[in-house]
Formats: sequence, structure tokens, C-alpha cells
Amino acid sequence: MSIKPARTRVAPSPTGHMHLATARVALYDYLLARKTGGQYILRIEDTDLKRTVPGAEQEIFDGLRWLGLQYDEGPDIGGKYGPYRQTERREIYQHYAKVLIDNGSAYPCFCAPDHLEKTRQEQMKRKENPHYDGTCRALAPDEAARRVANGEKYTVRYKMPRDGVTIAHDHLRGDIVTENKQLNDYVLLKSDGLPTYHLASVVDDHEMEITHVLRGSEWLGTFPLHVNIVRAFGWEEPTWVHLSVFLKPSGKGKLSKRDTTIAMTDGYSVFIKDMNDLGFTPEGINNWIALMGWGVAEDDIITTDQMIERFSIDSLTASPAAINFQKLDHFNATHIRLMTTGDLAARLKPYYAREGLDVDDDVLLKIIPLIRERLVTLDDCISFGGFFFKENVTPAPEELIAKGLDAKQSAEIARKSYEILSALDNINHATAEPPMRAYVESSGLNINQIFGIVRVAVTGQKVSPPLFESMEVIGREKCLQRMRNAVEILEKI
RNA sequence: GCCCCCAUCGUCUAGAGGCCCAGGACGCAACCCUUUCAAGGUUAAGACCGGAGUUCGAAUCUCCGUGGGGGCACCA
Repeated sequence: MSIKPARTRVAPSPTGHMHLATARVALYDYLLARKTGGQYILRIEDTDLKRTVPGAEQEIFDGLRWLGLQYDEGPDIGGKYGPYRQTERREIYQHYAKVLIDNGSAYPCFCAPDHLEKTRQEQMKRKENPHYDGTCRALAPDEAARRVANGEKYTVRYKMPRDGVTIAHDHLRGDIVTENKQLNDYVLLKSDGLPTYHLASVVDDHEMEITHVLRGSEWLGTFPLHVNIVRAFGWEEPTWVHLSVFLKPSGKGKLSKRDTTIAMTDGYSVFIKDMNDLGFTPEGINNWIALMGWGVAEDDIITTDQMIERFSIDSLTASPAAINFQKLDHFNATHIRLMTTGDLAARLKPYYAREGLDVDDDVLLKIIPLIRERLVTLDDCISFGGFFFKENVTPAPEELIAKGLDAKQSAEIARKSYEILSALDNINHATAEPPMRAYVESSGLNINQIFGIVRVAVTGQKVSPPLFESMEVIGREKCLQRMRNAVEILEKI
């Protein structure tokens, strides 16, 4: 691993919701920059005006911050290599497009879109690879210059060598050799004056002194083009790292929006903006995505700081990875257990608020030890601890009836339990458990039957944190009142 | 169709010629603990895609198949 400070960038397009894959690139960029003492920057690639979605950019800012991946330079915080929005760098690309035309690496193309489309159709009919037919490539430079000066609409195309090969070096895959005839005269500058990705990213990475380009492997197809452009400028190449793609949980095919809809109904999402609502933590998400495509070898539970310590682009993997939401659950739950009580309390409050529950801080602090190890997602605090903050609970009558018993018998148990508990000055684990256990012994019934009734009566639910600890937090008066209520319900059946 | 990339338990991965009859994690199963649910502990099942080479020796190198993925736009 080089000790030279790395400058990395995450360069999403504001064309939709921020995706898991973007988050992972950002994470790796962040880790590499921190590891080497370099910088990690955010660049917005908004050159496709038609696809730009309002609000998408803000979602990227928010998502990155939520994940704790604060960039050192970016559109909303500035930096000395700005601007960091490509639409604000138009002149820079136009300048460099001209440089390429002047040095014979590119040429203006005046072909109309419908002409292009027609030739493409014909080529496909002939089962040829669709590619630009080269009409304008054959134009004499001064002729082309004249037409440009005349104000004709044009694009700028890269003049791909017709023969020979391009050898592009990827850090994970080694040399990738491509025959130039497989490559196309790609458009670098569109007729609206904005660059395509190919020109923009190469120019910006150079101008912003990016040392390592981490991106998805969907760029492998145009990778040779990018390398050609860099070389046509005579620039030094960054280290290229093409990451694996994320596959659907089934492993069949890349993640798509459709999968997202399905996933959402299951309580999962591939969009960062949804994660907080679903109760996932940045720690859990980071841990999860970090390990898809990176073999850390040691502990699977790892904090961002530990990641920085261990990160190396050498141990990234090249094969596609199927996402696995069960693992997300595991990482999320584990990181929740790792949090301090105070931290967890602060994170839980919004979820209670969302349910309209008024949370008393002292109570919250007291219940955290009771619910912490039961939480998979933060919003589980409602199902495991919502009743602590409610004035009354409304147990389902059928749940108050113990297994193997009828309503009458259950009512009797509830009444007797009430008597035992009401005889106590104070209800807590130490005072309540012994007499209740004694009652179980003398009754000849199963402990689950008796404790189960009390549990449902007091918490309103069949599954809850430990009973007596919970009762202690709820308080004597409320417990007794809830027991009386249960007796009533049972007697009415 | 063409081009490129990838290929170890169901999933994520360790493994850079002998340390591997392949290790870890998730999940799954069993048991222990246990007032429910968890958590925790112990154990089990579970993989080197196939075929040729190279080598004394291959999960690791080469080639060919096969499978999977990505790309072939004035989208990124």
C-alpha cells in the first residue's frame, strides 16, 4: 500500500435516489483517503440535463453525511479544485475538447441524430456492431473548422485508432487488452456544449488531481476509451479500480428499481434515504457494504475507524456480490449492541416520537439495557418497548388465556397474581419474583402459563423484555392497574 | 450478435504451488442457558464449476469449455 496521500472522489449523477452502490464507492474512497492522509471529494456529474432530478443532489449530500462519509471538498462546501458540479465547468471541457481536436485526437461531427439512428439500425440488421460510420471523421480539418465557424451544430468525437490495441491497466484485473476496432468514435462533447461522462470525468480527475479512480465495473466497457483520452492529453493516469457490481439477493442480475419495491415491502431498501426510517444505522450499513467486495479476513464486525486501519485497495475483490439483507440485520443488530446507553437512547427517541409516544428520558435510559440486545433495527424499540411509554395497554383477550387453560382458569391466575403483587410495597425483580415463583410452585402449573398471563396483562404483548425488570420500570401502581384490567377482560369472556 | 470482466460452502469471503482431506462470518440445524423474545455458549451440516495441461506437488499457473455478470447512446 502506498503511503502517498490519495485524492479520491465519488462522482454520482443526480438522476435518482442515492443507491447502495454509490455509498460503497464513497466508503472506499473515504477509507483510502483517510488511510493515506489524503482527501476525498464529492463531484456531481450532472451533465445529462434531461435526467437530472430535482432534490437528488441534496439527497446525495444528506446521504453521505448520514453515513458519516463527510467529503473534504464538494459543491456545498467548496474547495480549491472547484467548481464541483460539472454543469459549472462547461468552459473547461470545451477548452479541452478543442485541445484534442487541435492535436488530431478528436474531430467535430455534424451528423444529425436521425442519421446516426438510421445507420445504427442498418448495422444491426446486418448483424454488425453498432458504431459510428465515420462520415465526419473523413472531413478535412479546415472544412470542419469552417462549418463550426458557420455556427453549424456539432458534437466532438474521439478519433479512435482503427487498428492496434489499447492496453488499460486495472488495479484488480491487471492489463485489459482491447482491439481498437472494437471501440467506437465516442462522443466527447454533446451538441448542447456539455461533455459526456467520458470527457468530463477524465478532465476533472486530472484537474482535481485525483490519484485513484474507484468506480463500478459497468465502466469497464469504456475504460479503454478513458485511457486513450488521458494519453491523448499526455496526462499521467490515475490508479484505476473497477469495483464489482451488486447483484440481486438471488444473485441473478444487477440490482434494479423493481427489486427495491419488493425489498421495501419486506422492510428493506437499496436507497440510503430509506435506511434511517427502516431503523438501520450508519454503522450497520457501512459494515455491510464494506464487506461486499472487500475481504477483510479478520473480524466481520468492524467500525469505520478499524476499516481505515485495515483498508487496502489490494484486498478488494473483482467478482460480483449478491446483496444479503439478513447480513444487514446482523450487522445492524450487532452495532446497536455496541452502542453506549446514552448514544442508543438518543437514537431511539425519534422512533418513539414518530409513534407519537412521549418519552421520559429517565425511563428511556432504564429500559435500554432491557431492550438493547433484542433490537435488530432501531424501530424495533417500539415493539419491544413501546408499552413503557403508554398510559394503558390493551391486551388481546385471547392472548391473556394461557396455553392449555381456559378463560376462567386464566382469570383465576390473573386474580391471584394481582393479590401477590398488590401485597408488595414495591414491585421489582427482587421483590416480585420470589413470591411469584412460589405461586407457580404451589399451583402445579407451568411457569410459562402464569408468567405469560402476567406478561400480557402488564405489557400488552406476548413477547417482551424480562417481566419483573419491566414491571419495575412501569411502576407498582400502573402494574396493578393493568392487572386489574386483565382480570376484568378475562372475566368478561 | 459482438466485446469485456468474473468464477471457493445457500450468501459475503480467507486462500497469492506444499501450512488446505480448504478457514471465518451470515443463514440453517441441534444442544446448553432461559419467565416470553432475544443475546450468549457448544456442536453439526455445508464449497474449490467441468475437462485438459504445467509441476514431485494446484483451490492457487496455462488453455479450452460451461456458467454468471457488465457493456455495445449526443445516459451516466
